[in-house]
Amino acid sequence: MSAMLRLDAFLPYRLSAASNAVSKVIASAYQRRFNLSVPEWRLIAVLREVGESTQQNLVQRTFMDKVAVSRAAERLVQRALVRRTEDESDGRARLLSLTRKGRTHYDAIAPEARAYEKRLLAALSADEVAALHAMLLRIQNAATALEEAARESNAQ
Amino acid sequence: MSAMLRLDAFLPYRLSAASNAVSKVIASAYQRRFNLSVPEWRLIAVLREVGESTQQNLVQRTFMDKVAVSRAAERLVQRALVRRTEDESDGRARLLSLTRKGRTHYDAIAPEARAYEKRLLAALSADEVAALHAMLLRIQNAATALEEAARESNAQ
DNA sequence: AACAAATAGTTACATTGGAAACTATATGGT
DNA sequence: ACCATATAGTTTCCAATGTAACTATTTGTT
Repeated sequence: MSAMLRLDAFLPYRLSAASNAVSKVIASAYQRRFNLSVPEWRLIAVLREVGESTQQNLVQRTFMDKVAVSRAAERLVQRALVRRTEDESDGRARLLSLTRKGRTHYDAIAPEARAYEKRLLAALSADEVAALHAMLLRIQNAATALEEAARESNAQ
Repeated sequence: MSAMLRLDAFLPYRLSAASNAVSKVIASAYQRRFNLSVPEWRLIAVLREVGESTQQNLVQRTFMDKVAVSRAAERLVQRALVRRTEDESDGRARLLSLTRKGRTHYDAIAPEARAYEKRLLAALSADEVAALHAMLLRIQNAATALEEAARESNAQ
């Protein structure tokens, strides 16, 4: 019995279970209320923050895949929430930014998003929340470091 | 600017980013080393714990969908890691349990799984880990409660 | 006993998400 | 200046995952 591992005390499982439960409720709220997918909402949130950005930059900031960014961007452009322009200094790149309509959308969504977050975190103190965020970041970094290591030992 | 929300300080995003990073590295390890998907590994872990179980019971314990359980079970039966028998007391149900081969597999995987967990949590103290687990559980519960509430207000 | 409603599990269909291949442009070395 | 290599983004293809519909069996109500 040396090897016993309880699934529900196993970090990757706990993390995935919590994340799935949260994603599910959040995603369905965005869908129902604003007809936005989570990736779409993420682009809007970052664009509101940074103003104007290449897709590549959005990839880095959101940790989303470039394909996901491309698809979300396309849909947002179609819905006129985002404007896509040429990048003068690099012919391959496209610059994305929110339209007025996109900003209005953001302004409607953000308070609701925060209200959801508040309800999810209702059982935690401010200190706990801060500690949680820091731990999640450290774990994410450890995971990406592990991944790099695995990749290298594979490529060798 | 009242509405500003920084994506990277937003819990659902932090959680999903951490969970994705961890899942990715874990899933590829299971795949490469044991040719198992995460759902398959979860069934094995729970079956090792409980010995024998209906699929329905596995659904409750893993929070996986019954379709996911059905599919993972099928594949494990094909690979002779799991045995599926009729339930005498309920003609609809199937009882799953590990074969000897399944137990052997488990015994090979569990230490590696724990080693991964250890590396992911290397930056955290034991107290922090305990706090993290507790918080993740509370958040998961809050999310499922929110979901129920949403469902009811929809059905009304 | 008979039938409506619920439950275990499977099958079929649609959606999502990721990897690989591809196009276009840029960069660095010779 | 030229070519090999790298990068931004898109398209194509495929595997994973969820939803809805279905089958078989059970349970509860009359």
